[in-house]
Amino acid sequence: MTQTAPSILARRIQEAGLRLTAPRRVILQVLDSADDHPDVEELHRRAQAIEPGISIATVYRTMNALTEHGLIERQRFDDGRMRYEAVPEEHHDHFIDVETGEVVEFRSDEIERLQQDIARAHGFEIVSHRLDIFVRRKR
Amino acid sequence: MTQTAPSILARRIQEAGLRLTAPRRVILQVLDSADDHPDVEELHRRAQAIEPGISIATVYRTMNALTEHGLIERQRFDDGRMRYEAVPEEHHDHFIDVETGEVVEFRSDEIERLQQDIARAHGFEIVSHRLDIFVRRKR
DNA sequence: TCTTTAATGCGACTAATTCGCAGTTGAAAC
DNA sequence: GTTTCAACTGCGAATTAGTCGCATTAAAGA
Repeated sequence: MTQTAPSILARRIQEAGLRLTAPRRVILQVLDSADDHPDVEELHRRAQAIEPGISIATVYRTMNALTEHGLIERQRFDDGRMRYEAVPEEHHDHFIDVETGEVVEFRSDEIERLQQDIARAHGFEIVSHRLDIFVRRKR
Repeated sequence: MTQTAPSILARRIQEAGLRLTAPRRVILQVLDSADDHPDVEELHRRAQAIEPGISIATVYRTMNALTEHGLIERQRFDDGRMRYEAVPEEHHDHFIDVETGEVVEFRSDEIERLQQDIARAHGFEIVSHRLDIFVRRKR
């Protein structure tokens, strides 16, 4: 039987006390090989391509479980759909190309620091934040 | 007849070639006196309080028209609902109190400038951006 | 192998928003 | 002031993204 290379997430899902089922194995494989920010419909499409019969409800439930256990990160971009990405080593923000929809990650320690300063000045402590910069490629 | 003070938006809506109808007059009045970030349901509730019978579909359509003509600004917060605010004189970002849901506006020229620098370094030009900082009040 | 209970697929449901349509009404033209 | 007509309205039905209940299946520990 052609056994696919075990997903990096596979062990983490079991460590989290979740069951490693057949549909999940497929979804994890999809997530592992994704380097973009797919929405549920796209994940479902990719999972179906590997193994037809996987229900979209299962994709939703699996993504919720992964999110709740901190194994994946969920974002809602302005189109209103939930999108997912691997939990980043380090926090980052996003450039979103308004023409192509492409998402590029970046990080600025200086911006992070400024946010801390401003929040402190307002008497707040930061829980999290999110910066999306909508851009167009210069030419 | 008790005629309310004409909305600031009322003239702008006509300049934009849109009709100033009775339901719109009410909605504009609500918008003028709002200093928060209401969603459509809330706008509808407030409009109903002034003039019952206004349909929520009309609120949706009016807000879309206003947004398309740049008379109001629309944002989708993480709960998935659309929220609205007057077009700001100057761009600002948001603190969102995770405990109360309160939204506080702020602005940092330094952050704005840094964003420009980083975008330029990536070969992008900025179309717009959005920064939400989720906070908790320090005590 | 047995048992327990989480996970699955299905279809029905919900919430936010849009749309089709027939009737109404601003406001420009008479 | 009246006429005209497309823009606007209210209604309810449709759409979209996501959730849920339920009967069934299947991980995985004993």
